[in-house]
Amino acid sequence: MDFKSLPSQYDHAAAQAKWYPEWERRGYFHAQVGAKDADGKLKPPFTIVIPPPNVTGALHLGHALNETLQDILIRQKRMQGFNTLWMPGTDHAGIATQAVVERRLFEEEKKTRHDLGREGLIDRIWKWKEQYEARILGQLKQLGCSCDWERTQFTFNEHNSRAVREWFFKLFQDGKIYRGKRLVNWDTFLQTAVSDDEVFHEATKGHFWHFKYPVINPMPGEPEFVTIATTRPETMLGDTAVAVHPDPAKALDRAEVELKERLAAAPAKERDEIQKQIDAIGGRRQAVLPLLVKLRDMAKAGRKLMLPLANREIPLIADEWAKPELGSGCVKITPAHDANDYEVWQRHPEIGLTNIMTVEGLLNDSVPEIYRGLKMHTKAREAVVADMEAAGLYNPETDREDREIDLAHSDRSKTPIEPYLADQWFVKMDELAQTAMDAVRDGRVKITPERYAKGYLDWLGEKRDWPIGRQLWWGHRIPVWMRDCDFGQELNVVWNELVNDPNYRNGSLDFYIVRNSLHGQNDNVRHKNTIQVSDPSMPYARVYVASLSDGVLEKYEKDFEAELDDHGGVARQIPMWWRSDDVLDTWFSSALWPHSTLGWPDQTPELKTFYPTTTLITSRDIITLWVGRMVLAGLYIMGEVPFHEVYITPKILDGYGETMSKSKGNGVDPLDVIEKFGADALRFGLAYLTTDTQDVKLPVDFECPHCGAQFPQTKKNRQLPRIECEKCKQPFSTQWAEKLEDKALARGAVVSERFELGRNFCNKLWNASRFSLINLEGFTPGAVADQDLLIEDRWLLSRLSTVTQQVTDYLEKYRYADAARTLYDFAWNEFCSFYVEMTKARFAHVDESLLDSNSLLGDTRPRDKQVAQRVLAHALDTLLRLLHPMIPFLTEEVWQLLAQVAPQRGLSEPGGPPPRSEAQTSGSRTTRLATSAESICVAPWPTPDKARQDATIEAQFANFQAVLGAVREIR
RNA sequence: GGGCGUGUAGCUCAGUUGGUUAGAGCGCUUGCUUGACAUGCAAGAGGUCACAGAUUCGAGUUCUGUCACGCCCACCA
Repeated sequence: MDFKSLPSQYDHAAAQAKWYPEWERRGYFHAQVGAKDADGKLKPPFTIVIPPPNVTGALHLGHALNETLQDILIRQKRMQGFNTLWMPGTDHAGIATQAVVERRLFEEEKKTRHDLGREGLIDRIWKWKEQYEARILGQLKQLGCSCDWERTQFTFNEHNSRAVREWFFKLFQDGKIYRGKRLVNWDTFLQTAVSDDEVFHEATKGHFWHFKYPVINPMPGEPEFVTIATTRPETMLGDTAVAVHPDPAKALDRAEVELKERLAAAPAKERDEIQKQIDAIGGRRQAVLPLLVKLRDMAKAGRKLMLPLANREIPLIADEWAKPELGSGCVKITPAHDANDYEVWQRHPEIGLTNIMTVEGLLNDSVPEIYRGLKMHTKAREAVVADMEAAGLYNPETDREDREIDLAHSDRSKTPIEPYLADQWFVKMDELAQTAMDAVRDGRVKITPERYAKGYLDWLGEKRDWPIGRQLWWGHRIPVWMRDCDFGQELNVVWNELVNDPNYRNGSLDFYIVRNSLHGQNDNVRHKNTIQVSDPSMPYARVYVASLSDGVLEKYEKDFEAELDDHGGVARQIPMWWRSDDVLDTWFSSALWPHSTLGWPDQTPELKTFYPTTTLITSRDIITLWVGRMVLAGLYIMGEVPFHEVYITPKILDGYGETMSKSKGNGVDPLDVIEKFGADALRFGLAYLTTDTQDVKLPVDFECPHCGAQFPQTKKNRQLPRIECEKCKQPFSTQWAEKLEDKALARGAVVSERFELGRNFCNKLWNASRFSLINLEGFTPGAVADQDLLIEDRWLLSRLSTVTQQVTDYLEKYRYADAARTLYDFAWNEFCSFYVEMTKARFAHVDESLLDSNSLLGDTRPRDKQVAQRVLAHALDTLLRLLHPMIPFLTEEVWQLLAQVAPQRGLSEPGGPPPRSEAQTSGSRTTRLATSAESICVAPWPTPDKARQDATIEAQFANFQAVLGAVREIR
């Protein structure tokens, strides 16, 4: 081939189109169980499971960063001879996906999910999923990711559904799952509970209302009213008590002590504020304390208050939740609509609890008729405030303060959250969380950078039970059937016979039954042996059947009922089984990802070979939600951690320092970047900015496809499907284009200097390669004796060895930026600017007579072209291999070209034979030359050539630019 | 309120265990169509390393405090 005809610019599109399909076709990415190396030894496994991207939308640069870092590791390890498996897949992302599809449905067709019904909506979501999954996987391929596509997984496919079921069943069986009433964050728009993580707080203007509740039959000397304060007046209809501190004097003292401690430690600017609070406590001793003491005594005496508007008697109770230093010192207790009040109720169950809200967020039938159907935080609030005023228990002039309130909103629907008491499924976290904490503490799981371990441990340390039910349609439906029954007192009998009867177990424990009292606050799902009727006078119970497969219940239903009948305890009131409508939290399935993708619950060869996986590379915001849960699930199910190391990537922020997200619309589509700069440039640029601590701001510009003008992406334009160029005023389309008319427009690229760095570097490499190829004409393979090397050869080989060592070490420690920068500097400044320049003296292009007169050049006189060719081929070869994980396409393209002119290359190998080598005799000593692998993907990772490392030469040449300058001057 | 992180050139960022004159890329200025590369080459301007104090022969780097910004968690009757 005539290398001179190679274009002077690297054609990234051509290389990508050519090599990716070829790699796939040759099966380089497919991990075989039991793969062996050339010597017949079993290759050690190296496994990464991809953090499955949500099918809510396309990937943005944040993902691209994450995937690139994984691919760099995988490619390097593949070259190092590991049996590498990179497991790809996507996440169904329950609530997020459903919310996106529902929103779209409403925007485009003005329909809600109820118009479509469960089946209809799920059908729509599947279509959405197919579309975006394809797009995501396509993006990954464009990026060059060497995933094992034959194993592509989806958290909601048939296999994973089975795994989820198995996992649920196991937890259920072990008594780790229970059903309880809990206050949840209720999204009244989506009508589902959302987890704390799906809630964001927004400061809004609100008020602080002071209401008076009348004391019933006050005795002489007692107050006629108790004053309470609230930011949510409408909840008073659900009050079941008013609390006062059991020892207000002591509580005040303690508050004062705490404030004084804080004062001592506080920075100067906060001191005034704290001092004021301390002074206020002193004032309260005079003004409020006597009243609180009196109220406390009244509480102890069992006195009652009249709850206005509802006209219910509610008790005055003593509870530490009431803070004497705040407000009036008394607090209303609304157990069903406030988390703290709920806890008060748990300490004082006798006060009862009243849920006043419907799932739509309206007042329900437990409130007086005139309030029913009013929206909680709007109409109901107005009505309550107005009526309290009318009742003379509230004066808008004196009893209302303005106040900023951090109002909780649902991240998905952007509507205010209502705390709501609902039946929920929970996983008991105490022991599970502990195992996951231990694994990190004792180093079985190592988190890098280390500081992220703290958040992980703190979060798990709270051991808060995990609410796993979501009132959604898109997701793994909870495999539990329920029925309310009346067992009389024979429950134990029924129970034992049932579980011991092989008919119901179908040879294995196919379904599992638990129950507990309908009347307890929690229906604890317990292990069979601990079941008991806690209150014999209340023999009703709800029976829960968890089943591994849908058919079981139907199959045995009749037998089961007959059996129950025989024991005298059949569901007389509600003779129906019903299945839980809830689906599981999406993290419940993601928690299984490392082993479910490898085949669990089946004991597959893959599971044996590749579990535990090696490394997890993910972003920091899911350390707790995902990483922690994978660890505990892995330990629980597999008895072993799911991965040994976790690397937390930096975050890519936009020009404003905000994280990229779909909802903000500031995500950059990697395909835009790839199209313009190439995947190699994108990958290198991303690796280059992956430093240990620092998040990275990436201001991006739009580039007009018509006139080439660039102007910044802003908050205003970043979500538009079409944009008008600021210069030529012509419109172009963006990644958000969906309408045909928009899509028809030319697509405006998104550009950033970061990618220019990568692109320029690639081009530099391409041209250095071009130079090498051109000058390797007439190359003959062969060993090079040390004495034949010129000083610059020795210097380059030394540097090459040093750089090889450094890059290998850096990648081992996830120091991608250091690896990238080392290679960048070496390739550009040392290889290109210096060594390549120096070899010109030995190739034919330079007038030798000029060089002869140059004393500085010394040994570098153009006397040995052959040695130069061999060193050059070897150095380029090594450099390509070092760069391949970051720059896969270009390196492959050059590798193949290099093989044409120098199929066998390498100097002698003092360090022993590399893989895929062959013996060759040269002179008196036997040396080995490396033969190039058929693809750089499977070429061996370079090893440092310690024998050729020479610190003295490197130091001498550290100032090589001065030398180069001198050479030029002489010429 | 608790925790973590970050302030270095116009912009985006490096700067290991303290040690010559604080670096890179982009941008800017000046000059180069020489045979790998104008996506390049050469030269140049540009920094009170957020601020204050301490330790030290010596501080961008260590310590204390202050200010600013970002993120996470908790809470706010």
